[in-house]
Amino acid sequence: MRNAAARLFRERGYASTTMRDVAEHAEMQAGSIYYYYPSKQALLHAVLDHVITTLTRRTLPLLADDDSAGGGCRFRHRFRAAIHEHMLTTIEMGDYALSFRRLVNELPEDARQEFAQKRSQLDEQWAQFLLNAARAGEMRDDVDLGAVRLLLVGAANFTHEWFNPERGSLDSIADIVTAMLFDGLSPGR
Amino acid sequence: MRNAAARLFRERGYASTTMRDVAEHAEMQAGSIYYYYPSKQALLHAVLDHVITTLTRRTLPLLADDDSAGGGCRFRHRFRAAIHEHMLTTIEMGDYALSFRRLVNELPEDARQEFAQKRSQLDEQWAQFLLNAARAGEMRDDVDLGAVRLLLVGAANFTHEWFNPERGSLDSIADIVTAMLFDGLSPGR
DNA sequence: GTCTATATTCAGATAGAC
DNA sequence: GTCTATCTGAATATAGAC
Repeated sequence: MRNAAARLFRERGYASTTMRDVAEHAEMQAGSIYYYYPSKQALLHAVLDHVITTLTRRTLPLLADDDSAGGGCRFRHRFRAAIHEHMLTTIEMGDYALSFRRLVNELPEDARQEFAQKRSQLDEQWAQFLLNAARAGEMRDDVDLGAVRLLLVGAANFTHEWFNPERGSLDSIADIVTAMLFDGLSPGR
Repeated sequence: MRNAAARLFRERGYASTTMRDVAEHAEMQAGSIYYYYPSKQALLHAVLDHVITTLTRRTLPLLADDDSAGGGCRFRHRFRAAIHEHMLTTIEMGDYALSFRRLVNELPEDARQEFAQKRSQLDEQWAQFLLNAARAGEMRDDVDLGAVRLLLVGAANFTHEWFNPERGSLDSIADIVTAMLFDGLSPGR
């Protein structure tokens, strides 16, 4: 039922998705949904909560400091792994991820703030990661790392809208992002 | 009135913005809106059309081929100018840009396709630009340029959600994006 | 072109049987 | 837990005066 809601929210938006639509796709009657969710807003809330929670659970550990890796390219490898997981998660949860991006503002202020807070956990971990990379000398320290982070996460957040496994692997995209961050795409690098 | 709508659509989403809300912010009565727009959907359509049209009008010329520049860094400079204009436009039209990203799917299929077509004009120009850069030897030609384009546009499309002139200029962000594309951010480049 | 007042539609939510 | 039937409120949209 939550899956059906996520899909319809993504396809038709929030206003034009009715509880009857959701019920139909979940093979129920409209009234039955209210046994699980007290309102349409609560259903949306459940959809959005699911994706932000999953994304955080899967990505945080990869960003967290971990000395075991060692070696000169520690940050590069960790970056690649984390951004790959970030993209993979949003792609796998496509309906949820897109619903999140588009529909957070359909919820009242308190719910938005709740999600903003959950999201900031992840943001902070990314910020810390980049800061550590710069301190370790694996990244220039004369650039605004906040802007770098937001550009990277922005790019990654979009992938699920255009990624097509038939046109290229996710690995190759993670490679490109990593290359752009560290090396750039000029020839001979 | 259209400005008021864009702002409310961004702030509250589509479903929770009523025609009365829009009217109030436009200092009218709800009924009067229907003199200009036959429906709430038509009002949304006008908002979305405004931003995609403006963005195309402002960005396309900067991407278009132009031999007058000459010199070795032609593509680099043109890229920087175009991505700067793209970000500047979406920032200046923040309410509109965010409404577009979030609310396209609240419209029926035919309207979505209309916008998808307008958008693809711009996409194609970006694609052509990157292809020319690669052919001219200013960019590696062994990467998926389609993915590069989508990553870059994705990053740029997000800026208006977090850009804060008090924390750094848009010029510096355009510099970072340009540096990432061509040079990467490893030290000593 | 803008207003007031109102019609109409429709979707979210509820009650109560099973 | 799921159904049917229904209520109810709210918001889009309309009509007609000014």
